[in-house]
Amino acid sequence: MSDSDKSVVSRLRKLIGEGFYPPGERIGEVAVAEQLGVSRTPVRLAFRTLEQEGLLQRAGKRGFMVREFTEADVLCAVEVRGVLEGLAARRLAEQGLSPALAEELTVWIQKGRELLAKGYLEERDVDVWSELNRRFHETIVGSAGSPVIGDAIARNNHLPFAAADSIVIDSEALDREYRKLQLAQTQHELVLQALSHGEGARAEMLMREHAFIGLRYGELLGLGPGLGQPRADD
Amino acid sequence: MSDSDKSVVSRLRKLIGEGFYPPGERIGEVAVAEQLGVSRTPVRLAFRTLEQEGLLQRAGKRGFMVREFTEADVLCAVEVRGVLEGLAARRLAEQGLSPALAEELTVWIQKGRELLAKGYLEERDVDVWSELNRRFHETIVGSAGSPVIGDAIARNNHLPFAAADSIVIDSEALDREYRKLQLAQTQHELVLQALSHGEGARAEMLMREHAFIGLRYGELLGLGPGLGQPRADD
DNA sequence: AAGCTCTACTTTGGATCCAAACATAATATC
DNA sequence: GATATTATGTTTGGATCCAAAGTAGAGCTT
Repeated sequence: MSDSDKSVVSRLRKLIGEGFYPPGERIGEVAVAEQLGVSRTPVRLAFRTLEQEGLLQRAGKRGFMVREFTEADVLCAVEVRGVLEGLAARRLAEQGLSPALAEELTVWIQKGRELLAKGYLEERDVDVWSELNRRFHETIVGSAGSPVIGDAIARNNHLPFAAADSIVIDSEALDREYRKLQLAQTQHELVLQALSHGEGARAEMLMREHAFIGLRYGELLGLGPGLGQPRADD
Repeated sequence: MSDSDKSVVSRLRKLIGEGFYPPGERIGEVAVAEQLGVSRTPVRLAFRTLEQEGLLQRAGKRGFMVREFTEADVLCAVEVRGVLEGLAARRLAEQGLSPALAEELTVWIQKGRELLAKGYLEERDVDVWSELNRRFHETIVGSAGSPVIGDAIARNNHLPFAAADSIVIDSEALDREYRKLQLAQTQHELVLQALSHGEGARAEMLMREHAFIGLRYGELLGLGPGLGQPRADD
């Protein structure tokens, strides 16, 4: 994929995510091409990719429309990630956690501990957490014995809000987010514990529950509605 | 997607599945275009679709290569389908099975009963089973409250052997396949039972186990190796 | 006036052309 | 003789052209 091709897909993803192209509305190739300053060719290619990612869908006989996502869809996407990461964790527990892998996971756990040790959250901590969280999840999914699970998760993550690193939602209320990250950290540690002991079912369930942290734990901690803002990165 | 565009994706899928383009080998646009008798444009579009489906992957900086699947990948893809269909079943059980839906599922169960009632299997029964099996699964997945799960399963099903309707593998040994379908039928009935009673966890686990029927039950029934032949349909 | 049909316009799909990037091979220089 | 640089060839990506299919609108007919 050339740089600009990748860029077209990425920019379109962003624009769609931001609601620039309204959900349910038809999206034309020429309009997008002019908007992005490229010819129709890379747009046509990008549309195929975005169709497979689930952000676009066929509009009748001709062309595409922006897919609309309900709150139920978002919840479902989070659950899908939960069961898939749960599957990865269970397989990992069943095949036995190698010392090297335990080491690797402990690194990210330790980084999490250090991050939270000072008792509060700073602005720049958000990125650090996002990174270590991503690596922790990636390590588990990537070690499940086949790239198939990771692929399924990657495709699912294209849906808005579904990705694991969309946890931190409000950098204005870092004190309240702190408690959420504490919970996430504890869950990470419990997962590692279960993995180390070969407790497949427990690891699976912990991982499943962990998926909900960006969604349902807000209510619990008084952080407002369950759905946050879209993550800034892409 | 135009007819011929769809046809290019479909034909390429078939050719890749049949091993015409060897796994791990680079696949060029011009070569495929000439092979299929079209210009490069539809091939380029198809490559993007197949990349997202996971059948092709980027080969370094330039072009694509046919992805190779190990036995572990196939097993994993089956497990992925299992957890996803399990998720759908659990959600369905938790939200309560509507009378209309129970009716719908009963139709396919009943058709399965009728198919197996005569005590043996005929050649033409294979298609009938394939159809009712597909409808049974589709109905459950499609009623899970969000198309997200179905999409994830659909994407997963593009991988060879992963689809639910790749159960019937040997139309030469119909007498042995009969026992397998009997088991599948029983599992269908148990799933419906669990769904009707709102037994979410049980429905989920039954559905998960059911996913293995095309893979692991062969050994059990003395049907030879766990992996069958690719399904003929597309 | 309503419905049907024909036409004109819009939009997408396929083919081709051109440019750019990567790879390979050959030649020149150290 | 080996290495580096250049030149050529191969392949992909982007733009444009043309054709086909769909849609909408207007005009004609009943």
